Amino acid sequence: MPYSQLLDEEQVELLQRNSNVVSYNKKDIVFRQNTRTSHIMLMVSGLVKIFKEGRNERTVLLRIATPGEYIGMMSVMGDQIHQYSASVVENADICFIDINAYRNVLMENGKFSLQLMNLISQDGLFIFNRLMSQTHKQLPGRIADVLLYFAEQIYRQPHFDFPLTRRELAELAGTTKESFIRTLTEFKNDKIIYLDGSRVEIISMDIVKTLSELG
Amino acid sequence: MPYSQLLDEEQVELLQRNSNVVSYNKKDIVFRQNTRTSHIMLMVSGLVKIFKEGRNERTVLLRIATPGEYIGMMSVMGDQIHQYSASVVENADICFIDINAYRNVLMENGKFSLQLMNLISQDGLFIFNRLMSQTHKQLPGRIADVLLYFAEQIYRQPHFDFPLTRRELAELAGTTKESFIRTLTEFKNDKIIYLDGSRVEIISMDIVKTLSELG
DNA sequence: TTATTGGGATGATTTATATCATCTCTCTTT
DNA sequence: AAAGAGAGATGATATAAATCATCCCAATAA
Repeated sequence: MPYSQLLDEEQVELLQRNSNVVSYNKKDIVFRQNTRTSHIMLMVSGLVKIFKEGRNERTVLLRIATPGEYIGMMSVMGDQIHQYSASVVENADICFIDINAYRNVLMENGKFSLQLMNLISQDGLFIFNRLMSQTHKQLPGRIADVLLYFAEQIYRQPHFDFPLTRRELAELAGTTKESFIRTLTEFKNDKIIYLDGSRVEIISMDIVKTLSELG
Repeated sequence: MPYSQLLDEEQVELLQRNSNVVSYNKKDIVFRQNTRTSHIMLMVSGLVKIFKEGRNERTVLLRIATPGEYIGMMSVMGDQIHQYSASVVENADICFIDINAYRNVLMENGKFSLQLMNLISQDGLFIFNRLMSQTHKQLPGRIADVLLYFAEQIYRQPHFDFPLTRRELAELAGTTKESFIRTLTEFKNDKIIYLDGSRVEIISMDIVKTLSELG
């Protein structure tokens, strides 16, 4: 269980005594927005999507959480109300840690505490940049961002299978299913990417990056 | 100097020895994005705008910092590179605190550390919500959000003077100067607000809130 | 004083993208 | 096997908001 290098044995043991791992299947909901936070959640395996559900039916996909990442941490440390929902994209094991045990460790281990603060900040800046992309780039730039997100952050290679439907990908890009499909097809026609169903191969990484930068 | 209730005398003294207050005039730049962070910055008085400058000349105004708030904290605790810029809207005094002294206090005071974590999280959630507003509401909703922001967060009363130009207000609403003016004029014509130059009085708070909620 | 610059305001025009409407195909479900 | 249901795809149309073009006015500079 990779908690942190900064914990001593006693602290690791304390957390372990107060943790348990839960297995989830694809499409399971892990938590819903507007519910109270109950535990610290740490991804052990699988993929989970973090999203905001709008009252007027518009949902926004914020990020895909991968193993080793916390989910819902900002809400746990913020106002204790989940600000977004999480559901499973690929069968996942999630480690639930008791909040009080965790807080006790934070209180007595300053370095661990600073590390977490760094993590929360990075997380905030990341979501911040994603939303900036959605707000202030136009479609090709946003689609390019989605491609780069999978290629660089999630799979760390230029070819991969989308783990999401076109609708979900559109939610990630801040657009509609139709517009997403259209733009992706253009990329395909322009030979920027190879595309077959959910299979993607980025042919010209340079162009994708340029599109992302130009917005 | 209101650091925190959670610090003991020694810690307050340590921070005081490592702080100094700097006065700024309107339009002064406090820090520029992409520069390295140097100090913890705490607003003592005045108003400062926090904004992201886009390479393609599109700037986004994220928030207005008021006395008692930290500025740039997420970047300091994140990757040590300012992710946005700050400039003065109304003459401001800002307390600069040495990062190392501050970190030392964080390390030895768990409660203070947790408090800051809470603050950073709240800050993240706030910016997150503001950007969500910009991305997924249409103009009237976004303009309503700007009105509510000043009325509720900044001035805490339904009548106030805009401290920003129309252009800046548009950047806060994620739109253009022209569209901002037009929509605000409509609000005026519809008797939702009273408007004269920078003077604003929200006549029907209910309608403004409804507009914000409907998006 | 007369230019010049920048903010505020409005109308006309353009455009990016959402919305609407189909159609096909593949899975489920019954 | 038939009938939905949902995903992907594509064309036609609508529309919100950006862009462009002025104009006025006040403040600042020459």
